[in-house]
Amino acid sequence: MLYMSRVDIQFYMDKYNLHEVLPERLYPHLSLHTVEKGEQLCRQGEPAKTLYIVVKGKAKVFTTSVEGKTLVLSFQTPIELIGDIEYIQNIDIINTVEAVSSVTVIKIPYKFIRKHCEQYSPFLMFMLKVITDKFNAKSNFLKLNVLYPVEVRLASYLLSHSFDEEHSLVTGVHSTKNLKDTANLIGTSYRHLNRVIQQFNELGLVERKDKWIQIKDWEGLREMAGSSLYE
Amino acid sequence: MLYMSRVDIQFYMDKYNLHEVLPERLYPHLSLHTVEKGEQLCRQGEPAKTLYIVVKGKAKVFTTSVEGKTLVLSFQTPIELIGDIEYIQNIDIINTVEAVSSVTVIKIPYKFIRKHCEQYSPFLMFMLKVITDKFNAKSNFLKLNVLYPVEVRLASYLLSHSFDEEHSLVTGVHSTKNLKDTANLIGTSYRHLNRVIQQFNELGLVERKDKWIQIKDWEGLREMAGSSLYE
DNA sequence: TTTTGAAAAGGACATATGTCCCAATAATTC
DNA sequence: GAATTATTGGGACATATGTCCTTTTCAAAA
Repeated sequence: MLYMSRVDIQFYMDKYNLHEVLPERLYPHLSLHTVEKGEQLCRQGEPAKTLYIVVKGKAKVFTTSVEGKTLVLSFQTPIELIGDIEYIQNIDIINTVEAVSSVTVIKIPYKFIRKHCEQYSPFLMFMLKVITDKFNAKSNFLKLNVLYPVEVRLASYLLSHSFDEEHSLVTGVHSTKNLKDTANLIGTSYRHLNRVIQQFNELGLVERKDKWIQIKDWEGLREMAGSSLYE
Repeated sequence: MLYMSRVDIQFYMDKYNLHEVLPERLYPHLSLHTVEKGEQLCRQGEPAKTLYIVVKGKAKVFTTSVEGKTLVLSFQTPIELIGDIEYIQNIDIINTVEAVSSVTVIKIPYKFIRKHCEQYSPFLMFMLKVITDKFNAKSNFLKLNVLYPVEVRLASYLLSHSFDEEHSLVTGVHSTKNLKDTANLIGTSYRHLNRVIQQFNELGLVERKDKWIQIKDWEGLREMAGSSLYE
């Protein structure tokens, strides 16, 4: 985890209006860090000591069962919190968070939050908003995963992730680079995911090209996903 | 929904220390209501206008897919909130909540919360605690449902629900009265649930008696559930 | 270019789970 | 009590999904 210049904190605080939610007394205790792709920000089971605010990049949140199975719960992008639930509940870290791209975070040790924020409504409202947002996402996710077959989940996933993530452009192309993550996110096996992709191919919904999945029939996918969408 | 005497509000506020989290200015706008078994407190999709604090009884939270499938998300007992997420996010009601037994709630219209609570840290902290608690429960629930087969889910469910709910005594007996709810909670079909119960029977883990499932082998069930437990 | 090894895709089969329907039982009405 | 209707459990079969392992592809090293 690389330490970064103090002036950059200002940049991100401006960008995301964090001045409105963090009390000034907290400023001296903020620090900005970058973790490289593949590095972990925190690990399931370890004691929690710090709140992170994700201000740049993309991180993968996942949990591992004792048997070694992995479930990807979400991808985090700005502005999201890591360690918020643990802070409120006073518990060990629930999920492992790993940088998918290079990720920049503002780091705030719990002890300063305890001291400066527990009486500060704007901060508490901010937490409430971010957490209820997560809650909602998790609700949808749960509903989708339990109530619908892999086909629907995959269609839904493709629709919400098939755009150029750097530029937020809809391109209808989805990298197969991390197909295993995808499998773990929609809660199925890599093998089965492949099977369903093949099915979609035969139905003319998508086409496999080199390292990419090209969407051929948006309408068809939307129909298959029904009203259920990730995110 | 039956309106109840004002003096009773005091009783529940004392019982659950609500004086510590609700500002006094809010007191005139609280009211106490009881809904009978089977009645619904709110319905998925309708506009949200009120926060409820469950102070007595048991309510079932569930969602219904467009195809008509039902997923039971949780059972709520005191002290829990209904309409909290909707309040913060400003959205329509997400899930339907139905009284399983007679349920008593304190009702607070959103407009008064907006007026009297958004600046009041104890209330916000209270919300945060209740919501993160729910969040955690949902996390476990999701993990369990996606990562483990029905056997494990059922074992886990039996372990956490097989006690005399009125008196919190472990009796090792579980009513089959609402086996359909159980199926919807652990995310499987009624048919398959029956099949697995039969399996458990053959393994000597449980025994079916009249309207009840009698647990025969706690240790065996615990082994089957592994480290995964509902709640 | 050939060789070698890892990663990705797919075949074959086993298992878990869902759907549909019928039989048995219990609850209700007449 | 008999007749009727709901509720419950289970059989038969279809489908979805997982596991294991082989084949293929691709890329790095020689």
